[in-house]
Amino acid sequence: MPKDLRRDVFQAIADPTRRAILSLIALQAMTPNALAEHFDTSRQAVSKHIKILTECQLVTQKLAGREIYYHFNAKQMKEVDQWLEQFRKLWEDRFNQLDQVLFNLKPDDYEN
Amino acid sequence: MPKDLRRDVFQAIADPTRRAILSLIALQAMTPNALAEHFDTSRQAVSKHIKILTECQLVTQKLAGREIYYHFNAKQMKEVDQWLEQFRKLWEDRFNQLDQVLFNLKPDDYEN
DNA sequence: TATAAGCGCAACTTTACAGTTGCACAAATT
DNA sequence: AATTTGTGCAACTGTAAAGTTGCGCTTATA
Repeated sequence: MPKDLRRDVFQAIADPTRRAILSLIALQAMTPNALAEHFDTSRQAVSKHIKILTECQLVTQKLAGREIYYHFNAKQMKEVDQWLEQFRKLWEDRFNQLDQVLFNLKPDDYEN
Repeated sequence: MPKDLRRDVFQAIADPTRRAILSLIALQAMTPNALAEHFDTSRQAVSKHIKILTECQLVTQKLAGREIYYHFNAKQMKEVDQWLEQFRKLWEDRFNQLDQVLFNLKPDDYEN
């Protein structure tokens, strides 16, 4: 139960549509209409996703006449990267652990 | 609107309690009761989180008598790491872009 | 100036989900 | 054998969230 509004990066990237939006605008800034064409949802639905992405500053806006171009802000993604840091050693060490298991099973192989 | 059950890693780590659970059991495997003592929620609530984490294989179980030890499986976290890959260049290039902006503002500084 | 295009916002619906309480069951403990 | 302990599961509640439709505002275009 979210006691307060969870507008953090982790919640933002939880939705697959939002992840796709980020991948798209990371390549090129786009308007909501252009974005909506890539999905099977309405423009308003895309705008809602954009709003959530904007609230955690993963996306910034740039007005051009009556069009609004949404830009990707990679900086905020660092938070996820930093959180992953504590686990990197673990999935890297998996090979070492496997190595150790193999050594315990038949250490002779390691003498060849 | 989730049309199907979204039991992927991204949805799993969206919840702050689940992220904390993962950080805890990454250091040491724990039972649900032991985990619940770290949070302001019931054991059953923790079990629900564990269930979600188990469904996307971020957590594995190991029975020891009537106790169940939950282990962290770092391998599944690679999916997040790989998704981040497409953005790493962008936040690294930010310094280059900033450099370009500064150059456009006052290129004289670059001649000193 | 009238009209079309591009947006955001508000209201509403449906579903997922985080939490609770209660209960049943198996394994230790007495 | 009775009791305590550790756990999962089911039922229920409240809230967030994803989607829709309709509307109004602003900016181009005819």
